Amino acid sequence: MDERQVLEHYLKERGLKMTKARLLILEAFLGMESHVTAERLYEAVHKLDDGIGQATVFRNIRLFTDAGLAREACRDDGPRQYEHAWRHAHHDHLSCIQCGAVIEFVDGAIETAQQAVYKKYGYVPSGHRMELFGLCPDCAARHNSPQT
Amino acid sequence: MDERQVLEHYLKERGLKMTKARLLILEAFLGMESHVTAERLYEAVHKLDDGIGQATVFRNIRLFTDAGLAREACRDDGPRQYEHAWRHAHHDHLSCIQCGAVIEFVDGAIETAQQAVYKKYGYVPSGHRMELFGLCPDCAARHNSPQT
DNA sequence: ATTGATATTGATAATGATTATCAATATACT
DNA sequence: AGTATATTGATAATCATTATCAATATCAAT
Repeated sequence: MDERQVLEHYLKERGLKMTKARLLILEAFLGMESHVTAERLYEAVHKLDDGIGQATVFRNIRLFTDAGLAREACRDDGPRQYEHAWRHAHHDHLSCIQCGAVIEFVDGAIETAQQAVYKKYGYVPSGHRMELFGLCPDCAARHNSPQT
Repeated sequence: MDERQVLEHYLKERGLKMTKARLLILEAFLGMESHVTAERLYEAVHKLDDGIGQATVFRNIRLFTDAGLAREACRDDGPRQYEHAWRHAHHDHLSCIQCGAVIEFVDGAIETAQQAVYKKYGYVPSGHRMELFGLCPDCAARHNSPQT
């Protein structure tokens, strides 16, 4: 089942309709790297069809999120960011506070420890969000041996 | 060194000034529980002195953050939330997606595992943010045995 | 294919949170 | 006290997002 089929299934299930705009936005989204803002997605869509409005992009990326095709990425501030969610496993983020580089990782020990926390407090897990901040190797090197 | 002294030191260090409003906002902030929005802080301040404007509260809670007295709490959406940071150790959050209850916790295993991730990618740690989502015991019980 | 009920769209206004602007005032050195 | 300047309150501006609404597109049933 590919993304388009997932969407069609989701739409049919609740009496919603497939449209040209909707499909175009989906394809644009799938063609972009992860961590896309609605604004950047709009720009990409606009290049393919300049008749599509901004509100429609906002509406649909949100719909994709409900349909399980997109997921809101952790953001410190600024506009909401979306990443691909269909057949893209859960992962956490490691971001450089200097240059903004982002590494996606999955760590078994962390996942295990999180389950233990859930159990300790009697919570039923439904998801989590984690972002580590730091200096990437390049920025750290530049930081320790400045040109001065 | 109490919070007020920390602030005074921070201000002097950079040629800033202590003011009546600033001190009042600090005291109001310290008197409130953690996870305060600027709006709620403004309401509290307004009760003590209705001459203090909203912008001033926004400006100062931000200043407190820079001074190390406050810290932005993880928020999923909505207005920014602040928590006490002076002599309040780092912790992570476990939130109920149903009722919004928040548990603050520190887990050694998670902290250790995070250090390992930093090392693996050669990053220099500077901080992190983690929020676990789930159903709290009460909500989970209600969920599993509905009144129906 | 035509119809009809209704979901969707684009344009734009509205919202909510936060920041910028600016003249008047308060503060802290001397 | 005098003076330079940081701060303030009021308000306008901004940014991301959502709501409104009349016109249009979609889809299931004919």
